[in-house]
Amino acid sequence: MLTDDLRFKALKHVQDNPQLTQRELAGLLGVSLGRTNYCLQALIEKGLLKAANFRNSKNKRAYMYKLTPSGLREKTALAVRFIKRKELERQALLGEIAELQRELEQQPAEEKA
Amino acid sequence: MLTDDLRFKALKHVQDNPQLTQRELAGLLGVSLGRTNYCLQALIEKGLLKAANFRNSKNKRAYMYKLTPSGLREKTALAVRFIKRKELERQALLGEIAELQRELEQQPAEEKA
DNA sequence: ACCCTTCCGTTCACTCATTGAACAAACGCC
DNA sequence: GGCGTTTGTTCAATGAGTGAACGGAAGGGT
Repeated sequence: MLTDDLRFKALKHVQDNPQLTQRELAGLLGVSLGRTNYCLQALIEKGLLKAANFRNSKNKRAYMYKLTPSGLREKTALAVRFIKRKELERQALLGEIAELQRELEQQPAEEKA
Repeated sequence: MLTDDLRFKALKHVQDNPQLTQRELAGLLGVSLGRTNYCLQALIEKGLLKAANFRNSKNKRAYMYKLTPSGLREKTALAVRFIKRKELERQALLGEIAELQRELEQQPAEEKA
């Protein structure tokens, strides 16, 4: 489904290490090989990544996935959105925790089975 | 799939308002009617909920879903687990935010297209 | 040069959770 | 009793996700 989260992590890992294979990346992303492949192709089609031949000029199987300038901008934009979203999540989380603790105190112990 | 999260929310909402219909509960849970039904039946089978006839003693379609004592204990236990899990999530989130901000500062602006 | 192994990206048939339209039961109302 | 409404229940269809299998290409050994 190519969520924002997956997109961001993919861009980030590729930037950190362009020589990652799809299998390695799949491991880092925590998704399957098939989905990783689909994700990379989508990013390439959008122009956010470019697949360069790794060693020489011939058709080779091992690629280097490099961020394009537009890919770098996209990653930065995603990061900004993430900070905002994560902050909101954190707020919600704190609220939930407070509510849970309130509930726990209301029902101190139900000893009997 | 009946995740912990769904279980907890279901128990919570049912406790707050036992007269909820499955459709209303589905709306609160953010999942489909079918899944809500599946979830409720699973909770009933586990003895965490009991479906009481709403008004009179005859077979009626509208139920009241009440927490059993064991359901109350389960909900409390889930709450405890949630507090721990959510705290960990919060820590991870803070870490991520810090990392994202570091990245943003590293790449102040890519103006050119 | 040749073969064989290994590693890569790519594909696609399968699985399985999820959905929501359709159905049946049971009520209130007239 | 009849009708419309509301409820729980079912299940065919959908769609995302998986990972085994494939073919291409490099490397190593002889």
